[in-house]
Amino acid sequence: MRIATWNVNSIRQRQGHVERWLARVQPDVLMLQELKCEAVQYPGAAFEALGYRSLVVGQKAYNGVACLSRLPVQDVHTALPGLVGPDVPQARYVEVIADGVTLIGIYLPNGNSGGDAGYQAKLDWMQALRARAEALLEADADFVILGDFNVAPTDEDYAKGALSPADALARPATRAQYQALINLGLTDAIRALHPTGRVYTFWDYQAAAFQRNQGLRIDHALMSPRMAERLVAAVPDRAERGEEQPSDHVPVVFELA
DNA sequence: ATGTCGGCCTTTGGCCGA
Repeated sequence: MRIATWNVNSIRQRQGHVERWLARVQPDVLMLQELKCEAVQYPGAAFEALGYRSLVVGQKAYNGVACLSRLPVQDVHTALPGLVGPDVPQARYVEVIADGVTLIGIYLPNGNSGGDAGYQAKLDWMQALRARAEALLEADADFVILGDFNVAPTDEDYAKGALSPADALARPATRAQYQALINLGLTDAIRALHPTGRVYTFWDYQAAAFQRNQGLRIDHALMSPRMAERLVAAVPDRAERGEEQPSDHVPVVFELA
């Protein structure tokens, strides 16, 4: 099974990139983030022509996630169970079962806007995600949570100067929540196969960040124990950042035996 | 050196979010 995640920073701007990438890489399932449009504006027919059905959770201007699959999917959720409060309508979560595996695509709140309340909403979201993971573990489900976590888990996960230590992507409370997810028994797929070193998935558009490799590792896959045993590859597709008019994130591909 | 994008409205430029 080949699964992938990609924050495309507007699907309308990146439709051609996604079409070319699907044809080349042919994942079974691709989770997209930051569609930045409502479902009615989503170019689903173009992806269907390539063999991919889309499950779209859209929102005007902001957020928006989709699950593209060439496998049949069932038991769909389009919101994070258990989340309450003003952010519930935000389009940040899609969950399906494909080939017996629960696949969860997320666009976790950035947390740098909206002041203290905005940051707290990020932590609350992470808490609700952990509760969902606990419920799936309790049910002995096989699952993978993948997407744009907006978390740089350690100091090795961003280039010097690419983030302020006070940034919501790297604050101690953010990292503690991420570690609490790991501590449930989940495996950070990239670090399982690449335990040290610079493995980035995002480079800012500003200040020639890609050319200087001033990147971040913020797009992740967390795998339940049996899925982690099947893991054979976890690779950010850096070449995509060098394309014309790229997203600021690259696709990340995970291979399961 | 607050330097780039994308989307939206306040709409041909400014604002927010990232």
